[in-house]
Amino acid sequence: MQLKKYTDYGLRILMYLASFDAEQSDEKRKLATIREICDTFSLSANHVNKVVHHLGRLELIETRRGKNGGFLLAKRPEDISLAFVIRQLEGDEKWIECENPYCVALPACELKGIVARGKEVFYNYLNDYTLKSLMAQAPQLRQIFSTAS
Amino acid sequence: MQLKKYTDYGLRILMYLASFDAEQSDEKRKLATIREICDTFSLSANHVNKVVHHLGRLELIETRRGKNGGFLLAKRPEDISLAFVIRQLEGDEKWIECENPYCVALPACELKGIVARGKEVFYNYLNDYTLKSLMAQAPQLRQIFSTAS
DNA sequence: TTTATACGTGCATTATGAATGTATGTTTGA
DNA sequence: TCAAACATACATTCATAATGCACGTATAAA
Repeated sequence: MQLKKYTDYGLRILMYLASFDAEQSDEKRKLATIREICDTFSLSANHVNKVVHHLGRLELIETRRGKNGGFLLAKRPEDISLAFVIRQLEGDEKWIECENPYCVALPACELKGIVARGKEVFYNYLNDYTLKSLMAQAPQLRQIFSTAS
Repeated sequence: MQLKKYTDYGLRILMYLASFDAEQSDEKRKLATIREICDTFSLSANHVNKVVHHLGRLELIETRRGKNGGFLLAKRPEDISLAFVIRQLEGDEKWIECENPYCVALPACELKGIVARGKEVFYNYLNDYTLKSLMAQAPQLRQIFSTAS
């Protein structure tokens, strides 16, 4: 019972992007690259590659191919819900499986409903938080990211 | 992000025990055996063995060795909290790891706290449920268990 | 007191899926 | 045209859940 590193990496990437999501106009805004993220967090380029791609498909970031390409936040941090990000990156599977292996009690079992509602309670709690919530200590984060190799 | 089958099996075992936790005195009460559980749910004896042992250590069931041995609930179903059972069987690890691989943002990151509180929100929700909650359809369960090979 | 039947325990093996790696394609600005 | 960046498919490694096996220990009944 743990979030995947994949999800964790996704959140780190978003935090990195939010850390220099300053007042600049879209045209001047710095783009981040996968290489940069990998250097900062000491992660594998290939894995980050996939997460970035996924974030792009979710339209949380805008990716640009080609020379001088990269990616940036596609929305304001306060408009990026942690519940959405985690649910999407994590996948939305059931937290308990009654059919593998099949459980004879299934037709009369209350457990699946209780656990499913528990999952929703968790995501509902997360609904109160956004990427902005993760940036409460933005100045420190900026400093950390700028000095990390 | 899913409960372990180990946890699932533990809950199934408790439901099985609760299903014939009738009005009999302790002396007369039927004991369940691992074999019986395995036959009913089509599970591996070794795995069930370990879960039963764990439930015994948690003092949720009382196990009896030797001929005519077996095990039975050590508490009333309404006194067995699902939050407790799931937390114990599942293990109480953090839902997100900041140190493996180490995240440079750690000192200034809000995420760990948010997720940790989310986990507690989940278990707090589960606090409202007990083994008895799982037995709402007890008559059907009794019938299922008695006819399952 | 012997035996059969339970659970107890440690270790080995297998299966699954996350995590990571390799290779190549595609886009785009200089 | 080239180099830099993301896109995509597939292969491989690794962690650990899941399962299997062997043997130990306790206990009731023959």
